[in-house]
Amino acid sequence: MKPDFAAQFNALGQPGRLEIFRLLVRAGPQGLCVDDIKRRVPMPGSTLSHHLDTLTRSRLLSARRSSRFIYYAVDWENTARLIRFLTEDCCADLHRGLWASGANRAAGAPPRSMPRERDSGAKRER
Amino acid sequence: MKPDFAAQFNALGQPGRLEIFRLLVRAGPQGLCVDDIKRRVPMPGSTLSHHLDTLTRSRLLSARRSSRFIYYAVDWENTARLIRFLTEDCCADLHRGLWASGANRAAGAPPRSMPRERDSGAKRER
DNA sequence: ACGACTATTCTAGTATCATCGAAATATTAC
DNA sequence: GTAATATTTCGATGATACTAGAATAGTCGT
Repeated sequence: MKPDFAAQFNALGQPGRLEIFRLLVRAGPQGLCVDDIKRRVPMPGSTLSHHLDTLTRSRLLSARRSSRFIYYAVDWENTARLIRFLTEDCCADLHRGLWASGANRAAGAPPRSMPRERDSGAKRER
Repeated sequence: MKPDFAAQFNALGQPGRLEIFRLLVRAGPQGLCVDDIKRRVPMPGSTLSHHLDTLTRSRLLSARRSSRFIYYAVDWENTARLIRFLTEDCCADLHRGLWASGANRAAGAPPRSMPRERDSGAKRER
């Protein structure tokens, strides 16, 4: 049961879904039922359902039925795994010395010019 | 210059791009030029260029030109910010007691059944 | 200036995704 | 069983994303 990190990032990579996820993080282990979520993150039920499905299939959420309601809650285990994946792939290697002290940036040759304006958020009008 | 976390997750939410990002994490602050990346993550130049653009526009990478080569490297500042966003939205609140021991919010009734098989990775064939 | 090299942009085809109303399913209450 | 409530699934549409070959642009060596 290998987690698909790309799918998990992808699930969080949509504003609506990220908001839902954040809401459920704040909601705690009990989670919220769909109707409660819908009240807080207004969107049509079918749209919400699709987003919940995406988040659940990527295992960032889990669903639990309680009488008429279905409660969605953060799947802490897999969420923690995702965080670990991200931090260990970055911080860890960094602390391991690959990104050694001080010189974090610019070690190559002097910059000259750039693609177009790739590192700025600027629009491209030509 | 507010970072768009959803866009950053989205950038990592594609297998090819995630692989490129991980490669560059391992490459350290110096980064790698496009040709080196292409050699390690085989894909057509135009495809690679688009992925690098997506990652750069979301500010997970930065680009720096050195003579004929353009070196892409992890934008540590923004990457760290993303990690912090994820951890603080989850772990932090959790440790802060929101997810405190035991019940946090109105306990529901005993579970009965579920949507279809949303929390399992199972295929849906019908 | 020319040619080789590096990388991006153009253009286009295909595929996947987001959205949402309507219909269907599941559960409880009467 | 019927009604009421909660949520999902269907179906359709428009938008966006991925992919990649071909054309273009920046840089260096001669």
